[in-house]
Amino acid sequence: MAGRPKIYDETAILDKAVEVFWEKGYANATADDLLNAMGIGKGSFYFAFKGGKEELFRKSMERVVELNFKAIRDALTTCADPVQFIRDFFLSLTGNESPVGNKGCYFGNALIQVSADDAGLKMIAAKYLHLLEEIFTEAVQRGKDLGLLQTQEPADALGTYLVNLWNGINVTRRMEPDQRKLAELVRMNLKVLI
Amino acid sequence: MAGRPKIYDETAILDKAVEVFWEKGYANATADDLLNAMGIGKGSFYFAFKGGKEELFRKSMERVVELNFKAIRDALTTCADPVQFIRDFFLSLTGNESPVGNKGCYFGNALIQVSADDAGLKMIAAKYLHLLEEIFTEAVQRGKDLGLLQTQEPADALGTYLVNLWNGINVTRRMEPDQRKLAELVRMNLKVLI
DNA sequence: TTTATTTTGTACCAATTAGTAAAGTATTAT
DNA sequence: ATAATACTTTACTAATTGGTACAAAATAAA
Repeated sequence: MAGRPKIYDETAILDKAVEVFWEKGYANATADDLLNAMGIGKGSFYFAFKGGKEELFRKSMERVVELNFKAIRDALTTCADPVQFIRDFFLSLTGNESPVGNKGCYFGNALIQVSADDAGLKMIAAKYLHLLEEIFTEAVQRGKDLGLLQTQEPADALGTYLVNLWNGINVTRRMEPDQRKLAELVRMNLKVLI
Repeated sequence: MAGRPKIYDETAILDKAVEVFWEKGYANATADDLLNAMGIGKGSFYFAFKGGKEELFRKSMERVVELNFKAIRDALTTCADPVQFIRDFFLSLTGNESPVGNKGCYFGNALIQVSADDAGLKMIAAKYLHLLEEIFTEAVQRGKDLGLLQTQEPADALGTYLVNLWNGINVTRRMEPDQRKLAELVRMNLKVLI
């Protein structure tokens, strides 16, 4: 294992790239933007990410999954009331302290920002949104198993419902600054969880 | 009113621009893409649209409103059953014959694709989404007036609900190819219209 | 210390970008 | 006809794009 050591931390610069992509969008983020934020030179960058911007984005998506989805899934599978957790989660999206701010969903954004000839990236983004859907479905199923839900709707249909709500809110947030309206919107949607 | 006449039809080339923006997204649509599709030279383009790509997009949004929203609003204010119209409208989004295909909502896309320093465009896109919300609200109010709806939810809250459903579906469609799941999703959401 | 290996910095490049300049063309009004 | 106006064509530019080439540097193993 010889050779010159890296002078940067892989995950640290990935996190910086995530920030840039999330803030500016995939198409608008230039290589310069990314390199500046990451604080590494072109040589290092193209050495570490031979696939350039596309590979960087792919890895940044993995990072976002690892950083966000894993924690949510763990919380949902261990907490006492997964249904209330979901309610709180969606209500938190309507406030200033929203975990994603006004930047929307990393993967929903990708689906809409990535050009058609980068079909690979779109597929990956879709796959991760399906993972989120699955997480919701599991939580709902657990809620049913715990006797917290009486609804006759199947868990997976509710998972689809919730991921669609997630997708909607992340767009609607950008057109609707009135947080009370957003909260009311979420409350109305959460009536499916009975 | 002297001067050389235009060799093209203003609205015809706007329609072409709409096609390109819708297909490729605002950020990915280059001036060349647009000029080729519109079939005019750079000179003509920058003469007709002094503001360049940004002005073109602004006018293309107006065109989309005129071409789509006006018709929907008219239909909704004159048809016998506006509630059923809305149901059919949303269900139509889940099929192959969807009016927007997989290209999503022109304005929702804009909110996510336009870079932060084009704040003006984002505001306009948001404004038009609010117009759509208003159209839904009016339809719901009319449904109530006609005795077609018994729900206690206020019309404007339902308008917000429907525009959020619209926003969600247009993202979810891109991650979910299964049209039955989409249709089931819409059906579940339309239960608010009782 | 030498050598092999891995990483970095710098300089460069070809292509593409949005946009401009200006000369020329087609029309209407006088 | 001629002048004024409105539009088009072409050629150009300056900046930025993503990406490459390669020599230099930093380390581990021999």
